[in-house]
Amino acid sequence: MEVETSQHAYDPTRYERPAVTVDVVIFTLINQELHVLLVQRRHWPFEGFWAIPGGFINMDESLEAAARRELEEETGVRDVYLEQLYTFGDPGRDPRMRVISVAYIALVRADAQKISVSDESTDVRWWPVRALPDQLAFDHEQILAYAISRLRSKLEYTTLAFQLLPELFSILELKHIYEQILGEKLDKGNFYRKIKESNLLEETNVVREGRGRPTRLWRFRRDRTAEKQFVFRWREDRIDRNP
Amino acid sequence: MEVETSQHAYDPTRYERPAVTVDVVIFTLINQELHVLLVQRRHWPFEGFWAIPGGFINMDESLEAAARRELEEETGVRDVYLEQLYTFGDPGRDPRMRVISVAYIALVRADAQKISVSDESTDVRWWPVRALPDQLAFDHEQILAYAISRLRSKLEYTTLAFQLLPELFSILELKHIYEQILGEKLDKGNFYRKIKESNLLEETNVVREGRGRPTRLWRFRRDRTAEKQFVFRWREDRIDRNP
DNA sequence: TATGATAGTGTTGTTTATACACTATCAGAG
DNA sequence: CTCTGATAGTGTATAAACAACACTATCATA
Repeated sequence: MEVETSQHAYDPTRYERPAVTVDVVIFTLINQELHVLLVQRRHWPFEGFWAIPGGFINMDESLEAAARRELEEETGVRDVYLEQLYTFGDPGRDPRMRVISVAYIALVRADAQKISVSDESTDVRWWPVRALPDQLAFDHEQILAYAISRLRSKLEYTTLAFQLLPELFSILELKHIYEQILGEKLDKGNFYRKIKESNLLEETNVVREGRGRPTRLWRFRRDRTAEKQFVFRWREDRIDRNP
Repeated sequence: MEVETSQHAYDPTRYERPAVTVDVVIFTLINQELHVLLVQRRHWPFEGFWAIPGGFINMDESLEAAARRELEEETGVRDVYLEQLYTFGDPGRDPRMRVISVAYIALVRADAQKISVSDESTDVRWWPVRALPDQLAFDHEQILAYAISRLRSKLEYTTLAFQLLPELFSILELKHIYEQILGEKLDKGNFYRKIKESNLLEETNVVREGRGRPTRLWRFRRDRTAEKQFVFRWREDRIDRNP
């Protein structure tokens, strides 16, 4: 609940309030590799350190709206997948004051991600998750590690991977994402079967020419209603636990 | 991150702050049935409605510490399983002011739960989850529904069920909990095998006499280190999603 | 026309899940 | 004393899912 579990009516002056921010861990795929957006801090504390983008919530917006606003400010991208990750609120995680951070995960499509963040900018950058900065500001290493772990585990039993792909893609590109995020090689044949049987994809007549046999492109079938859930694979060691 | 993603140093007066509370959904087993603890409100708003216990965080305690404090205030119980559920923060969810609520789930052992909450008390009560009050205060119906759904899904791939049982129990009591929470009958033979093979239980020489053949009691093996994770079953329709 | 690269299918053995029949041990009724 | 019902626990046949890997197909280019 809130407020007066005891007998007294609420007195707003009785409680000091922490600051509340929303941090958004933004993932995208660049050259088939998973990247995350970080910003470099310009002031004390953690000056010069890289940090997960975020900011204060406004009093009239929901947490998710705040996350979407933050996301758009950083990347200019709207209409992405967004999910609440966890709320971090240890005292002392920010030396200036008590800050409660509600962390979100965002997945940005590969074809939309170039829009706003240029490679030349020195204070906002996409980092490959396999080669992150040594140290991040605040407790952001912990947040980021948890975000990656959540992404991994959810990938296996949701259609989350499609959020990272462009509108049209080949099945082997999809397999590549799975391999990227899960960090292991998958069998081509079994992958084909599993995806095809899931009925998750819609065949298009678009074909991409390349070195070998032309590649048929597919699109994620969004119209399915009340369908069986897609489960790529169950892995007991990928259980989402609290950080 | 926090604070000044823009160029300006932080000015504490620039932002109005929401109130932050911690709500704890406390589950226990009474007569083999899953119950949840609710408190009845005595003041506006939602006077007379039942609500999930909770309260403001102190400025010097972590979120989890606040949840433990709240839990102890309500039940007098320490040393229980506690897990962060989700953070609810829509504007208008509390008519008095902007409140961000970090919700937690707590599992209280069956043998410890009688301690503090008496059945006669009119404003604090254990409610069976199968017969909850029609309406709850604030958005607490949503919070409770999500808590139950999370409990169901986690039961299947964690050892969470043991947190609800007393020190010693029979395998068929454990099966009963699974049936309670999952809401379906399980095969006796298959359940035995699965639990025994998991090596999760330690045989005791305690036996309980009853109507039929004496019942051997078991205890949860806490000493296992780096062992294989226990997965009771994978069910694709029990995926934990945001509320 | 050979080669390599991509696309896609078949086959088979192993593991896991499920359904359900079966045996075992005890208390109390008749 | 033995029958019945209640609890405890095991065996087993079948089906479904998974993993490994061999195989075929189509195209560009050397």
